[in-house]
Amino acid sequence: MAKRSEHSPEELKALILNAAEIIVVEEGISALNARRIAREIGYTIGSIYMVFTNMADLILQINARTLDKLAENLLLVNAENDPQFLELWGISYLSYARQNFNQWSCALKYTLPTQVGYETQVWYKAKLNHVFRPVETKLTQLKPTYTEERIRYAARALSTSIQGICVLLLNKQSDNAEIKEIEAIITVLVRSFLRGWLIDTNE
Amino acid sequence: MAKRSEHSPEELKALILNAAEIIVVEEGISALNARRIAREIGYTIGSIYMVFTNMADLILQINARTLDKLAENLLLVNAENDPQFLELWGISYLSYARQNFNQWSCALKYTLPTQVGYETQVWYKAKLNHVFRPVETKLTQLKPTYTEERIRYAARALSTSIQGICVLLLNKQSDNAEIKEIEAIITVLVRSFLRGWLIDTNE
DNA sequence: ACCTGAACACCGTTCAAGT
DNA sequence: ACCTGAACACCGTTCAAGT
Repeated sequence: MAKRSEHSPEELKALILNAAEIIVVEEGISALNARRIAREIGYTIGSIYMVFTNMADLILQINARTLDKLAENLLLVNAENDPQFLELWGISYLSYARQNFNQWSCALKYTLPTQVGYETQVWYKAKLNHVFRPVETKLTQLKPTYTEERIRYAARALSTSIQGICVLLLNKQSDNAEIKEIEAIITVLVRSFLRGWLIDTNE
Repeated sequence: MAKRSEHSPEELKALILNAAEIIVVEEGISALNARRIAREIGYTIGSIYMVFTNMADLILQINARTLDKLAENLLLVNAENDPQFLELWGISYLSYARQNFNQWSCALKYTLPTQVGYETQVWYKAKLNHVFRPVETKLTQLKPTYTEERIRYAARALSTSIQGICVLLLNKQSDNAEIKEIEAIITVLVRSFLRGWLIDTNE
């Protein structure tokens, strides 16, 4: 057998990526494997390696999409002049993470420790920064007189903290009561942090 | 072959656990597998399943030890009356995580999503609480008039944030410059949070 | 009773062979 | 040129068989 050419390399890539994403969304990253993807798109296992260097590469590209969607979704927090914007942003992050748990946790747990090239590391970090951009923008708006470095550090502290709370406290089984607790924890964090950070100090 | 009985089940268990821990410490969780452990202790692969139900069980027990050591180490932050105690605690957490990176990251990334029984989940959470106990104690000392619930939420917010910052920003390749940055981020977080949290409000 | 190790059912990845 | 799928080198786990 062979010689099908029913799809261009780009189409094949998209076919694989879509099938893989559906598996991750519906059953989680642990259900994903090359043979399963091949079966689902009607190709054999070897064809995956025609368009991806390996499974890690494929997962990285799924995660890239996930980060893009996360960033896009968080831009919908339309309350830029609300004093509680950052609290709302944190709660929105949690909400998105919960509703897209399998995909979200895959993106956060499956690429940070992996051995990837420097180029892709930079590229991936840029996507993460995009997710956190609204936090930095808001802090700049709140304290335009602070130095750029000071803003950047505070933005990273706050963003990573919110994300960390979600990574460490949210899981697949979290029920509504647990979500309420995590929301309260995010609220306490953001509110106290901001109140303290907004006080000018000489240091 | 067979019938050696050179070691009691308890001794065998300890033998396996020690060998496994050394592999994780020196080469990381990805280098750990049943055949390797068996080879290293001079038993065959089947014997591991005499004293552990499976590899996930074995890893869970390594992680339990790791959390105990982490908690113990963080008790050494001997500055309970220092107003900067919580900043020091955060920096100490980072320092321990860095110096025991393979073991620490294994404990934080390899058990939260795993499917484990309810009993072990409770038991594991208790160990985590033990790690964070000094934070809660310090907050109680700072604001003895706050309700228990308010203290507990703030303690969880602060602890998880510090841990989250480490999980998301620390990696195996972090050099001294990066560590300095993460220290600065932890400091900003703790200092701002505390300053804001210590202001009494009516809510 | 304790321990073995072949066997099973999976993986990811490769590459000579087919059309 | 595109695609196949057997083959390889790994996994975790089991369990009949040995002493």
